[in-house]
Formats: sequence, C-alpha cells, structure tokens
Amino acid sequence: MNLKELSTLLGLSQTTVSRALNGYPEVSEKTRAKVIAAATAHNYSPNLRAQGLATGHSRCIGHVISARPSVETVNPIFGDFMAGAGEAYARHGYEMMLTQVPTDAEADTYRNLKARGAVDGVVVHAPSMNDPRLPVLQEIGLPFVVHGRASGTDTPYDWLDVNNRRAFEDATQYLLNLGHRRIALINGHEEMDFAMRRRAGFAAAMAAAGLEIDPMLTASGEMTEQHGYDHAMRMLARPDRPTAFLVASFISALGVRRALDANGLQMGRDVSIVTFDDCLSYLGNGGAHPVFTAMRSSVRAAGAALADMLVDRIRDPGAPQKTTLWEAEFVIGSSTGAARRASQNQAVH
Amino acid sequence: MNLKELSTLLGLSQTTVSRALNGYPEVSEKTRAKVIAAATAHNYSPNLRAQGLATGHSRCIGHVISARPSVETVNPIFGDFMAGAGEAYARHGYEMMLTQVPTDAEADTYRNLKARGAVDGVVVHAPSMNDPRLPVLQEIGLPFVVHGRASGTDTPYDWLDVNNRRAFEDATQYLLNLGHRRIALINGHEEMDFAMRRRAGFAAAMAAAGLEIDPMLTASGEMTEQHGYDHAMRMLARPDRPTAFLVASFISALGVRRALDANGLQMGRDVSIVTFDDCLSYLGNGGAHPVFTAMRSSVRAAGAALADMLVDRIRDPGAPQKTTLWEAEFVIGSSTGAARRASQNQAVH
DNA sequence: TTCCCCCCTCAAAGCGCTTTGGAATACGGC
DNA sequence: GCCGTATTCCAAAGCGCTTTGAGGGGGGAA
Repeated sequence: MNLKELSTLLGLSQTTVSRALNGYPEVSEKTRAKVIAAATAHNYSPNLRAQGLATGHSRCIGHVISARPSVETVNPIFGDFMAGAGEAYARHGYEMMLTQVPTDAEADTYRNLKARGAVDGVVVHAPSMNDPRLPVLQEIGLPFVVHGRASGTDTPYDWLDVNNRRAFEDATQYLLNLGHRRIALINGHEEMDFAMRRRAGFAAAMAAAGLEIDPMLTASGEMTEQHGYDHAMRMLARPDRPTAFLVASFISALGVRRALDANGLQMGRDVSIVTFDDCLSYLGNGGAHPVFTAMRSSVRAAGAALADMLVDRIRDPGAPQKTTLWEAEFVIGSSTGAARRASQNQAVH
Repeated sequence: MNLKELSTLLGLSQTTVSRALNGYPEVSEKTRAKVIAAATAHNYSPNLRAQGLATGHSRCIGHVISARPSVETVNPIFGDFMAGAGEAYARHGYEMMLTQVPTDAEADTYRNLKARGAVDGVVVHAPSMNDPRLPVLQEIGLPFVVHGRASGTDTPYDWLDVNNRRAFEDATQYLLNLGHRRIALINGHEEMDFAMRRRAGFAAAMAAAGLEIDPMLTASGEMTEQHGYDHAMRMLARPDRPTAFLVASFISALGVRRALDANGLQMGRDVSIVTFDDCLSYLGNGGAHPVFTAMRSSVRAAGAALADMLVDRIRDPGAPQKTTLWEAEFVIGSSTGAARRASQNQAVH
C-alpha cells in the first residue's frame, strides 16, 4: 500500500492525503479524519526512503562505535545509554542506527554517513583529549552531541558530562577523612577525557592533603572486571599495600572485591572501596542499602538527555551550544570504613 | 556531491557512472578506474535513500527491543550480541537499526517496519513460548532469524540456540555427583523459552536422581544481580537451605555470591554455584582459572552467526530454513565442591 | 443575480538513484 | 568499402514521497 493507491482508493489526490497525514492546515478536519482512518485500516505508513528523499533528512540518529577491537559496544554502559537515548528518540520520531568501525576509521565513517545522508546527527561516545572526531564533524557540518567533553577542542559544541573531577576529589577526600593514606586508583584508559579528569580530581585531593601518589598504586585500562582484579591483586601483594581503592567503574570494582576475597580481606573493614556507579540496570548497587560507597550518576538518564539535546540541535542548527554538567551523587555503602592501624603501619613513607 | 554532478564532472552519463561504481560489466575497466578515482577524490557515496528507493531495499537490519519497561536493551547480553552481529553486518554492507517499543506493541512495530520499508530483515530476541511475533513476521513476509527458539510455533524458521536443556541437565548432574541434593535454581523469566528449557534440564536430572524439586528453592525473574541476591538470601535463610545453586546468568550469580558473603559462607566450600556464562567481554570468568563453574557459550559469537544467517535469508528468501544448536562448554571453576556433611544433614527429606 | 474571497483540493515538479532499451562507436572479416 | 558484431555509452522512465503554484467550489456581501 502506497500513497498513490491510498489516494485513489479515497478518491483524493496524493497531495491532499499527504497533507492530511502530516497535519497541514490546508486540509479540512473531516477529510483528515477520513484519510487517517483509511491509512490505519490499510496499515499504510509512508515509505521511509521516499519520504527521506523528498524531505532531505532521514529522521535517524547515528551512534558510531569505535571498536578497539570491538570493545566499546560491548561496554555494559552502552546498553544503558542506548536504552535512555532510544526512548527519547522514539518520543521525537527518530530511529537510531549503530555503526561499528575500527577506531582509526571513525573520521571516514562520519564523512561517509554524511555523504550518504544516512543520519541527521550523531552522538559521540567516549571522547578523548583533543578528540579528532569533533573537528571532522564540525567541518562536514553533521550535527552532533558529545557524551563527555574533549579537552583541547576550542570551538564550542554540545555536551553533557558528569563532574568527574569533583566526584573523584570528593571521594578521595572522603577516604582521607577516614584516615586512609595509601589510596589506589583503578582508572579507565587515560587518553579518555573522563579518566583524565578523574585522575586530576584524585590528584588534587591527595596534593591538598600533602600526600604523594605512589605510581605503583595507580592503574589504567579497559574497565573490565578482570582489570580491577588483576591490578588489585598486584597492589595487594605489595608490602605497602593500599588501604583503600578508588575505582572508576562498578564492574572493575567487582574485580577489586574479588581480589580482596582472594586475599582473605574483608571489604569495608580491612580495605575500603569507593567506586563510580553508572546505575546499570542489571548491576544494582544493593538498592536501599548500598554495597559499595559510590559516586553515582545514571548513564541511562545521560542517554536520554543527550538524545533530547541532539534532536534540538538538528531542529535548530544555529542555536547556541548547550552544555550540561551533572554532579555525581555520593552514597555511602558498606565498602568503606576507617583505615586500620595495621594497614596504616604498613603504609610508612 | 551527487551522481549528476559527478557525471557531468567526468563528462559521462549518470548511467555509466552508476554502472562503473556498482561493478557492472558494461563499462570498460579504464572508465571504471577513472570513475572510482573521481568518486573517492570528491568523497562521493550514493545517497542511501535514493539508492534504497530505486532498488527497493534498505540494506539495513532491524533489532526491535521489547521494553518491559525498557529492561531488555539494557541487558548486558545485548551489547555483546550487537557487537558480534554488527561486525558481521558491516562485512556484508548492512547497517543496523534499533527500535525500542513497549512489549505489547512489538507486532505493530514489525508491521510498521515492513510498511515503511525501513529494514530488510530483523532478528527476534528473547523468544517466549508460542511467541506471537513469529506468525506476524511470517504473515507480513519480513525476513527474520530468531536468537533462541519458540516452542509451539509450527511453521519452520531460522534459529540459533544453545542447548540449554542439555547444559542444565549436565550441570545438575555434576552437582548431584558432588553429593548435592538440595539444589536451588535461580532462573530467568519462565515465559522465556530458554528459561523453560533450562528448568526442564534441571528437572530431568533431578527426576533421574529420584529427587523432588522443592518449589521454595526455585526462582525466576529478570536476571539482575539483585535478583540473584534476593532469592539466594531468601533461600539461605531457610533451615533446610540449599547446598548448591544453579544460576541462569553470570550477573545473577554475582548476586548469589554476594548473598553467600553476607551469610559468611564460602563459595565452593560451604555452598556451590554453577552458572551460565555468556562470555560477556566486561565480565570475564577469571580467564585461565575460572571463578565460577559454568556452562558457557559466547553470545557474541551467536550474534555474528545469526547476522550471517539473516543476510543469507534476505539474499535467498526461498532457501530452506537453517537451524543451529550449539552445545555449551562446561568449565570447572572454584565455585563448586563436594556437598558438606553439615549441609547435607540439614537437607533431610 | 453577480462578484469576490476563502477554503479546500489538485497536477506536476522534483529529491538522487538504478535500470531498461536503444544508439553510437570501434573493429574485423568479407 | 560495406556490413555485422562487440563494446561502450546514453536518455529517460520510474521508485514513493513532499511541496509549489494554481484551480474549483461554496458562501456571503453587494
């Protein structure tokens, strides 16, 4: 069933039917009602491609996932982000399209997406410092929003970020107040902008307390469970082992916790953990009684908010750039406690 | 840059340029080379929508995610599945499109996808028994493949599944051999076909051993960490508590483990856990030394295999249906051990 | 009755591509 | 030198929709 068929069936012109369906005022309400009834009765929906060809836009948002090798999509955070964004897109009548590409081909992918008119806009995930994608997007004029920020990019752009620096500074301060001195940082890849900011927050609090950061007590990498486990094991094996861990991801925190178990240490009593919690739906932090003391911010909400921002940007490409900075919420769970004497004694500088 | 511009620029007709680009034999290799060079030089790619309109297909695969409420997308399994599928699609030149809809609107969504010509095919996730989606898809003639099976659907369709029944039967047998008698099952939603099969496998092994299933020791629901924790806590609070848990998801198993910790029980010594492991990239099972004894099967590999199946189906709609049944691999970790006397004593029938 | 205006509807021109059917050129063979 | 066969290229017709510019009809005012 296409427009032509539907219109002959109704005894109207294609124009009228199209206008009726698209809510134009030039058509009487009576006609409109008849048209809509017929459309639903015959399960008619305008052909996406024809519509897109005629209007010049695709009503589709692109998410290009750089795959080093394919690790980003798989990031559990991604699923929650898409859930939030997807709902918002649906509300605005947009589809979402995923593209997976090798990291080095991302810029070309954007050019191609633009050239083929495949999408009306994109969201940029996991920005790094001086992210090369942003200049490309600006150059080719493809609307975009960024989940996070990219330090070093001077031209303005739309972004939404969590105040990672503040969150990690506060969390570190919290641990310092509990008497911890040897604090380990299990971070994400430090080319990532958010990871850099997190480290900066940590460093700031440590410096303010007059403490030096022991390079043996910091780690960065893909935030898997194994990542947390491996580095925690390594650090806990040291004679001057840390009394507290600051972990950039809930999943890695699970790994750190496994390492504590493996060492016969009790979380919260022997060793403390503070983690960043993205509120992943399948990995709750124990509901009303948080297991982990955590900085938390819903990545799903971020997805929804960014989707709204992107739709706004597409509708009004000339609007001033919008930026949003969310503060993470700090929740106290049972994974933290006062630093213990024994451990402190070990931690002599 | 569009076809017309490119062709005038080359001094050729649109036909020739199009043919050169699409590899038709009617154009000389010399011309073709010139055309391709110009296309890349000017970053020309045919407009997706125009191409689609002319050819009648979209080169796009749909994944519709039923959201009850929005819980499915967010399933960490989804990310891994998409990573696998996405890579395969890219290889075949397909894009992938996500649509999120309320569970009850899924059938309409398929009709709509078809009516609008939005996608060339879809993959059906999380089939339930007598899944209503399959008849709809068959009726409207939209090519599809199913991740899992839908018992009760008689007309043949393409599917790929893990032998869940066998896996759970074997796992149960393994626990029985270790002397466990009170075995708990933490399952997924039992309308889901895979959950039903898993329970059937469990039940078969128990029945073969002459054991009854204690309804208090089974649970089903969304496979979150909290789900595992809550039910394990409930079961462990019973005087005749289970000595072993059979868990349908790695994430829920983490929750069960948390419950063991909360009860001061040691996993593998006091209480055993066997879990199903989908090989999620961010949640490894400890690499060479598995933490959990597990039935495992990569959901990512499943995504890739299903994507290939779907592309085949689209290319040859008349081909005979293809079905694939994978056996899960059984790996022994440190989460299982012989049933302990003390616990066995509690477990008197 | 006549005219004018507003409301509603229409025919037709694209949007950028593929593809059919046909035409032009080049090349041998007779 | 002429014709048949390849080879290479082209003009034009859609694909299904939106949208422009224009026409038709009904009702109120003169």
